[in-house]
Amino acid sequence: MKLKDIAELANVSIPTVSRVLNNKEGVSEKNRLAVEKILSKENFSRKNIKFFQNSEKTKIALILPDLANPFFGKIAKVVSSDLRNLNYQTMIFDTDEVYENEASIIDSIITDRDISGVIICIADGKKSLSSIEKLKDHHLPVVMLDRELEFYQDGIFLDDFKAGFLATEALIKAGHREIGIITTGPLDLKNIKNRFLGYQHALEKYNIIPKKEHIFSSSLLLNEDFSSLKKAIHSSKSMTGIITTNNAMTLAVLEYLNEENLFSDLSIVGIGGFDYLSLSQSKISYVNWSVTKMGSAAVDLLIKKISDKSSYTQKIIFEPDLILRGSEKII
Amino acid sequence: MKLKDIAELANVSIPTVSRVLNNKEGVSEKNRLAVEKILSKENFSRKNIKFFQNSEKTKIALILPDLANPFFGKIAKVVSSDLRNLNYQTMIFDTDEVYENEASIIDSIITDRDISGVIICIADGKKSLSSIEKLKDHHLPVVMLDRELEFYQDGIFLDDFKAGFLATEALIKAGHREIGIITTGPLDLKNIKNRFLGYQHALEKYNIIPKKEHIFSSSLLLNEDFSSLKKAIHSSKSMTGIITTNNAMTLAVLEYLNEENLFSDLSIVGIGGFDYLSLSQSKISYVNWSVTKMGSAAVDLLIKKISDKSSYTQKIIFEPDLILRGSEKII
DNA sequence: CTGAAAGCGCTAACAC
DNA sequence: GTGTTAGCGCTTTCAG
Repeated sequence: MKLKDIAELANVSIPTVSRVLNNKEGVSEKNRLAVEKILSKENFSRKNIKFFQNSEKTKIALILPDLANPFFGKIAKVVSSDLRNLNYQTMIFDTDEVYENEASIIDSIITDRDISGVIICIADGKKSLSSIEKLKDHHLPVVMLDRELEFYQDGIFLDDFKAGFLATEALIKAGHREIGIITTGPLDLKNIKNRFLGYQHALEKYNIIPKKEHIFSSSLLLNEDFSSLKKAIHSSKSMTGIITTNNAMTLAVLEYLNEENLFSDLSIVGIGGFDYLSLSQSKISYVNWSVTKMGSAAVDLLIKKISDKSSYTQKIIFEPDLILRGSEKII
Repeated sequence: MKLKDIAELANVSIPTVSRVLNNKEGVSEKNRLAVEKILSKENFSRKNIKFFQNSEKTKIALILPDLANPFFGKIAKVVSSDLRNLNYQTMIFDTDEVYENEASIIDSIITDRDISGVIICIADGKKSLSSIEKLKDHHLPVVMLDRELEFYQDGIFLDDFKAGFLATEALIKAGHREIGIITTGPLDLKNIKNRFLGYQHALEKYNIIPKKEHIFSSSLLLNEDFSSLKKAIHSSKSMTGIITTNNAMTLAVLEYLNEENLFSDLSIVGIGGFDYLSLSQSKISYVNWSVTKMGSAAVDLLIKKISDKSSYTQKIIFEPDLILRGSEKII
């Protein structure tokens, strides 16, 4: 599909199509709609340029916040592999959890325009809305993965509230009453926020009064300096159990317990399992879900959006499971 | 730099430059050399196309074999971050340790031609030579990282022989004489091969006769099924120590020891540390090196090659360190 | 083997 | 707002 074809189908001139594609001013609403109607049915890509047609494979961008975290590494793996089987090529980008980096990546995806679709795990629960909007403005199919926006969820997510609830309830059922939680400070990410709300709901349900001093804040990033978090936990002796809301935090707390040999003093239930948990002496319980299934679901949804570009949104929620391994018992 | 400029500098016509750039037939050796001489001094990129100039950032491809492995995840992270600071953008590709995937990625990098340089950790110690050659044929600066080819090493590597030697010597010095090693089967990758040679050299130096039944083979990939490896180790009771030649293997053996509660029966010295080792009850010793420094060095070298395209090769070798943590003692 | 000339798809300038 | 026209950088064709 080239500008000429689209122009003919929409009964407008080539420059008008160009203007719509580039979100430029000076197109009547009627013509803009006519062109967009064609665009939603047909696939347009810069591959039409003669000397680009050699490129056999359609490209998909996968935007992730932290490839050092094996959670995202696994996603990169399964998405690449699934797309490869469908004869697409995956380009992966790392935003380092910084919205500005994400914005710059998206700008270049748009201007270069040899990418036909985007799967994104957003860096910021608020600002990233404009990332998504920009992609949609430029007629690129987008699927969100794992992290959602307050007012826009089109993609594959986890039932984070349930995850927080299950983790907390597990500790309560084991007899704990003094239960802490580690979150990120500002709770900008809706999934961390929802895990926290699940925690609060569990406490409420079992008539436990939440304590401010049991709420800790930490980075989402692996390989950060967790010493202040460790110090904070150390000085809060009343807790008998703690919920960690992502795997970097789980790792930090496990390390702390290992260093100080405090495994019998504090029970952890993590949100998000990871392979390396099997190395730990303490068989901690955790709330788990299938990262690979989520990745595959994201690929399926994106392909559907690419082949049938009629605009619709779809929110698919995965349910987490509690993996009980016994260490959450009060000793 | 556009075709016109290059043509003027080389005293040829524009189509001739086009032919050289696309490795087409029908150019005299004299003209081809003249054009390539200019190309080696100047930077040519498809960004010259008017409607591509919006794209602010130069793009670099980073080709890695297994993003599920945090070793490569960390590399992806540091390379992205360093390049970002230099105002480049990093596109990451996962080959899944399969040469054919690598070849297809490289084909598209070449035909799309909006990428100005490549950092690659090759998938195959033999076949990947043609990957590198293809990139060089198309005038793309390439830096190899971590894995080398038999007859071509231009990039950043580890002294793998020393790594294998140090690991083995550590066990010998602790009193072990029955020392096994896990490698990949065919030893196609030179660095795994060199680690193995370091192992052999250490045995030889200390007058230990190597035993065939102490050599195990395994996958390099994390998240593989390691059950047959575990079974093989299980049935080889004479060993008191074992060398694991990458972190996936270390993880597999640690898991095995954890599952069977055999920590006191087998000492491990791993090649390649990873963060999650801190979770393990057994404080295993390992041979380590700075992944982040290697990544940064690769970026530095690539940038040098991009800005000064006179062709030269450079091999930078990082030295590994032995991290002794005491568990390699015979009990 | 070479380069002039024609052609590609796209964007930008400019009448209307 | 619109479509004509000119222009971009690149590739392909085609004489010589």
